[in-house]
Amino acid sequence: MGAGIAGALVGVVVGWYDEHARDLPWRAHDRTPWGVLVSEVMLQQTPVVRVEPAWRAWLERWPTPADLAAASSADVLRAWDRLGYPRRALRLQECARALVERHGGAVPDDEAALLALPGIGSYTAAAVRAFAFGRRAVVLDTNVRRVLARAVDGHALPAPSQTVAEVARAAAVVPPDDASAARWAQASMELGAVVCTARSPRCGACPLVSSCAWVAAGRPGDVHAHRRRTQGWAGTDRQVRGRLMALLRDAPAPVPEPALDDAWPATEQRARALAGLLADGLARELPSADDAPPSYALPS
DNA sequence: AATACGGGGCG
DNA sequence: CGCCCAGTATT
Repeated sequence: MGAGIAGALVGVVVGWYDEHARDLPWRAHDRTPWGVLVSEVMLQQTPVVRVEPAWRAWLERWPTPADLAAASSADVLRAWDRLGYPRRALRLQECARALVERHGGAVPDDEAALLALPGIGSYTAAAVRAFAFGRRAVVLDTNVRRVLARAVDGHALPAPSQTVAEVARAAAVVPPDDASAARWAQASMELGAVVCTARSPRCGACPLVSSCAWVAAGRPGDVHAHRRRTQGWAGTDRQVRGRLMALLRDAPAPVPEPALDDAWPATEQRARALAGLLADGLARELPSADDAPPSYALPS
């Protein structure tokens, strides 16, 4: 793919974005880098529609890293509610504390400094750089991966796992200057999120339809379909952990062990899930009187 | 390179 | 009921 092709791709997608961008609160003019960072962590595997109200409440309650750093973990986990993967909430608070300790309570715009923060991986570090600071970054999420897989490679979906070569190819598409790179990041993600979707892409509304390699090939099926695995849910340890977490979240006081026992019938699996929560710092065991069963609560 | 890790909603 | 969602940390 030559620079000309990449340039045309970027121009078309950015032009489309200028007309069709969703009005999301973390894109508002008065957004802060902290607000952007919070949105990105919440959006790690949680859809926009569920993040939006949680993000508003979160930023109203903890408008700065220092505010979140000073909160109790129990409050943080309750505010996280059912966004899923509650370890993210704990890491976000650890991140806030690291920002206070290492960066004077501010979000850094340096790639290495961002990557060193808890819960911030390569995607989120790049997203914060681009969206909060307007800096050049290779923002490669599931949406951008899919857009490039289709438009450039002619594949229905990207490979199950991201490869070094794929990152290099994505980097080659990113314009050299900060402002254009940041706009491409925003625009390519948006296109994947609202038009070039995984399930039923709206090719009729896509600005790339006339140049898309996948459309040109007749929209062939997913070549990786045979080796994609489905992460189970019903009856898994993760469902049990979720049950126990919901109990602890919603309880006004420490929950006695017998109450947890009622949450899941399989003793061994329940014990394994509880041990996992304790190990992850999502729950704590309270001291109890002799001969009394222990109680459990969210961490303080 | 694989796995664990929530929870909900849609086709 | 399988699949997908602005991924990260660990093995």
